[in-house]
Amino acid sequence: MRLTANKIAGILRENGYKLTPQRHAVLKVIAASSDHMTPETIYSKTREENPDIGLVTIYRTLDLLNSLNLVCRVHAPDGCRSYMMRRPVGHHHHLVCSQCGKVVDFDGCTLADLENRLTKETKFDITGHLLELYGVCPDCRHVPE
Amino acid sequence: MRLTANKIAGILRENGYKLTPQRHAVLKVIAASSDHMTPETIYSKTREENPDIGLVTIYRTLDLLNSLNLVCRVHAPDGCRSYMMRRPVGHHHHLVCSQCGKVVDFDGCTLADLENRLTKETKFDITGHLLELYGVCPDCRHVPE
DNA sequence: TCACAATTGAAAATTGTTTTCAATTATAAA
DNA sequence: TTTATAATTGAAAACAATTTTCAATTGTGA
Repeated sequence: MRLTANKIAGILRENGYKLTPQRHAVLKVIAASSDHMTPETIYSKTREENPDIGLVTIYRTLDLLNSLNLVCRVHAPDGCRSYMMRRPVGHHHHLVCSQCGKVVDFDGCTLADLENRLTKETKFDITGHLLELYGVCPDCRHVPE
Repeated sequence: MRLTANKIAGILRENGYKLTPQRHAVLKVIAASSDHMTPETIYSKTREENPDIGLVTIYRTLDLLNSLNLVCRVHAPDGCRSYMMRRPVGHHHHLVCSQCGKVVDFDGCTLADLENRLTKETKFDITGHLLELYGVCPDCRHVPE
């Protein structure tokens, strides 16, 4: 089940934030894409329909949405600050195409065993992890040049 | 088995790079720490003994050591560009203490099954992954304030 | 309608990183 | 040894990404 821009609008309000036209515009852009996008990309896409929005607002909106767990931050090998819609509600990870940027979500990450083992071995209190898989998607593989 | 600064010096030479005093100083700093460090931290630590080294040289040296797989790049939740000595030679990951930055290496990451499954499901050609675990180390846990 | 708080955009400031370039250093050839 | 050549360096400038500041605007509840 996916979060639509409208549902997110409600969540925003529930948390005491206003759904301004700017935020709505940013949400629409993120929701419309299946790829992860940098703040700069989100900025220029949003400006296509809302030419008056400022880059600062993009940054502020992304921080807000991220703090509410409404968008995901994607760590790509080149840049650590790309965003996309959080699609599954729960814990999940991304498989990112290195060529076109397409992202496939997956869950069932098998780290629980690993974390248990390491907790025993290291006495660390393990609080989280960062896992991203990289590869080349079928579309990009079939068009070599 | 760990790579010492001296062994790395040899590897550098084998690959056609000179072991300059500056590079040696950077290596010493990285080898002496069990934590990951940002370029800025490495810079100031190196300057304690080599006050004339420039920040540019730090960046260049880090790029070089990284391209030779002599240091690891650590992706922490706050910053994506920290470096530490590559200790195990092979494939491995990091368990990073969120409070003091200490890093424990581990291998035996159980991603092969996951990757096989996803290869079948998504037809992606999976080429790599980014995995870092975060937690609080025993030392930091025992000293609450 | 009024007052207040949240939000915005522009500009400036800050931070992190890379490029440029002339000077220095090391290495190999004569 | 000298000499030529290539690699390396540091300073400064350039560049890019992000954050801060602040006055103006907007929306909301009294």
